[in-house]
Amino acid sequence: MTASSRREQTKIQNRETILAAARQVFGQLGFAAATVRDIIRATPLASGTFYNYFKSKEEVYQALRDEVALRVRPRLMQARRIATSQEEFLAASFRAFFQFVAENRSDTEPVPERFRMDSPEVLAGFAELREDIVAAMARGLLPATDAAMLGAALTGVAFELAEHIKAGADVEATTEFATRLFMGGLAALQKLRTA
Amino acid sequence: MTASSRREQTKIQNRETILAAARQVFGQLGFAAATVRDIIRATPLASGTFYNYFKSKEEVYQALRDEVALRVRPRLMQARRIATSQEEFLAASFRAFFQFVAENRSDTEPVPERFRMDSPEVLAGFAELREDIVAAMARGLLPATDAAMLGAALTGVAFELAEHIKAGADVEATTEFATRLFMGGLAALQKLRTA
Amino acid sequence: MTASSRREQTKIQNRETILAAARQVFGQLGFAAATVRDIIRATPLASGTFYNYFKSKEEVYQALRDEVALRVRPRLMQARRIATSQEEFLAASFRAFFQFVAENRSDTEPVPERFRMDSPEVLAGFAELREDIVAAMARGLLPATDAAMLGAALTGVAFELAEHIKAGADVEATTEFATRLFMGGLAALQKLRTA
Amino acid sequence: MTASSRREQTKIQNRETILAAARQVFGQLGFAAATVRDIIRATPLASGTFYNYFKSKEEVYQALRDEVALRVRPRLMQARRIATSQEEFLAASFRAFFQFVAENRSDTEPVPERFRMDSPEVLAGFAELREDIVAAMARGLLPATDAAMLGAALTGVAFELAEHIKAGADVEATTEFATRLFMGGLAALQKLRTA
DNA sequence: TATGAATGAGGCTTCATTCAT
DNA sequence: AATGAATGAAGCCTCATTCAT
Repeated sequence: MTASSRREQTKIQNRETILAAARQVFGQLGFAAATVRDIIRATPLASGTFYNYFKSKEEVYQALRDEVALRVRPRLMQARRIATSQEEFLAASFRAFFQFVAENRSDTEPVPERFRMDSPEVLAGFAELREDIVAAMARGLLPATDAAMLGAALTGVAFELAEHIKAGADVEATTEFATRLFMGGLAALQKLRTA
Repeated sequence: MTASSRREQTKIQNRETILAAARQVFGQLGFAAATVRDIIRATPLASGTFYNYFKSKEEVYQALRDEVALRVRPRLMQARRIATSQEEFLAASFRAFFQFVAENRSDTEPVPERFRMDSPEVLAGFAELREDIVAAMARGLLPATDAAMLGAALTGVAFELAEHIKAGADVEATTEFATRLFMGGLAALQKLRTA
Repeated sequence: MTASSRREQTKIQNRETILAAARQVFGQLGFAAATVRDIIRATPLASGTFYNYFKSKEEVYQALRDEVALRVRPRLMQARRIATSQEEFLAASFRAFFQFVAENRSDTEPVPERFRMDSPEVLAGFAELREDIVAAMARGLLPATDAAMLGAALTGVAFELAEHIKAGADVEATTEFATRLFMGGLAALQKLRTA
Repeated sequence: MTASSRREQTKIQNRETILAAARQVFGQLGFAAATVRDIIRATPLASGTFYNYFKSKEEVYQALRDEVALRVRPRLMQARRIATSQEEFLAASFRAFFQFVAENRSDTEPVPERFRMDSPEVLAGFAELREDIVAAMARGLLPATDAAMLGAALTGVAFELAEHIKAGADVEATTEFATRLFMGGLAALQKLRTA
């Protein structure tokens, strides 16, 4: 291992240290109340060091959201890609999301506020969902209905039930509920269209 | 008009002035970035006067949220109370909510973040919804299914579609979509239960 | 009782109300921490009313000190005037002072700081003491020694032992201790002079 | 001089700068009227820097008192320790104290209020005095009498005569007066005991 | 690159005081 | 004379950020 690569290791580690501290601090105080000082204090690093990695509280927050999105998106994409039926498409998506939330319960335990949905990565995740819905409609997996509204409805239900998961609800039962709801709902929306 | 009523008039007016300024400032900057100074500066009042009415940024923010909740809740309650069928229950609720959002579009135009859901008034609104769902289930208006999950699903869909309304979507079309989704969804959930 | 005299009654009462509140507030918080607001809040009166009676925190504080001095001074003067021997002069002075402190114990119970000694009334009280010492020396009641230093010593012992009285010490025992101390001390100082 | 010692030098210097400014400001305005801003303004430092050294006005004030106490206490202890007679014990103590006051006259020139006696360091100094009195009584240097009252009397006389020293009085003459007073006083108190 | 003290703008809030009622 | 809301100066303090080491 060369000197420079060891340095790069340290850099990556420091970045992770800061992100971990930020995760904890935002989780406990919420974005509004948290300060860069709080994050630094939850770290063995010096205040100046923070600015070698992030420009501001906003930037580290966004990095955190992006990181989350980057971890969920592949899972969701994978789940949707292997689906061969509407039920699989829905169930696999919800299950993947709820499982992720369950695994990361401790991160956000006190949850004083919702994650904001406006980071580029998160928005990309939603765009992805929309595209996949349109694609699924095209190949007959989902009935043809308003893709934007359907995306919103899926998102809303997923995030709201995620709160139940955070509070300890069972992943499978919640997945089944959501899947069943949309199975029936899509059937009804299809009839409307056809009629 | 008595002397005392003139004074009280001024007090009510000042409170409204501050609330209006807060509405504007929070709408433009979001809760995190907004400061009490920003609110005061958007007002002809002196800095100290703010503290005759509200103890902090948090308090005026909560007052704002409560005010919103107080305006929506009666409408939603009314909508649910007069419902004689499942479809009416759902359609009237969504319509009332979307209409309210449409009417107040300008309040929150730039929407940098969602309203937080943790004020007492808002929580009371959700408790109300839950109770009404249970009651509707009891009188056979809604099928017997998990009331907590159903409440969450309704809430999630309503808030997420509300973003569409804010962006200019049609109230009736959105209401119909949501209603249809839950009509079908509930039918499917009922079958599951019965099976 | 005429209307005007009733008014004057109220004025005197209000003044007393404010002074009583000030006594309590200064006793609990000390002069530095106490505010005019605190005094008003300990009163049924309105904030503006305070300014009909006193110009500032300083003024009401000084009024309080003067009031104390006005209550002690006659007692001390009386004690000194009737003294026919050195022992009587000392014992009566200390006893009068310690008794006053004991009677007003509750006023200043938490005593976070000493009373300042610079109000005109208090200074007048000390001037009086000095004069009486000089007079007593002249008529042979006290030995001829440095009157300024003797006054200071008497004052210091009196105020320091007053703390013991406030803490519950016995008036007679304390009086006897102080008297004996100065009886012996004056004898020694006299010898020095004479030698 | 290493890099770290240069920094530490600056820190020590800044602390001294602030303490010097505080000494001046408290001396001129008194504790109540002085503000942190006043202290900062009497300094070339920035407002925030103050808070790197002291948490509040109270803290810097206490640091000042402690500093004084820390300078006097060793002198007084030394004076009492080397005493082999009652007269030496008293004279050396008073002389040490009055000399210290004389040397630091300029610090407190305008003296708008007494030093408060409630800092841990000052209280420790009084506890020390009490212990030394008890010890001196045990080894027969001082007659057995009430140690608490005697401590109070010594303290009261010392502080009150210190005002004379501040005003320019002679250290030796004042020391002699006080010593003589207590020599005679203690003899009288002893007789009382024995009788 | 890491450090952490210094900076000073600007946050929140309280205060003494005024003044219309 | 009494009231109490309005005022805005000024207090205290924290903050993000810089920069010498």
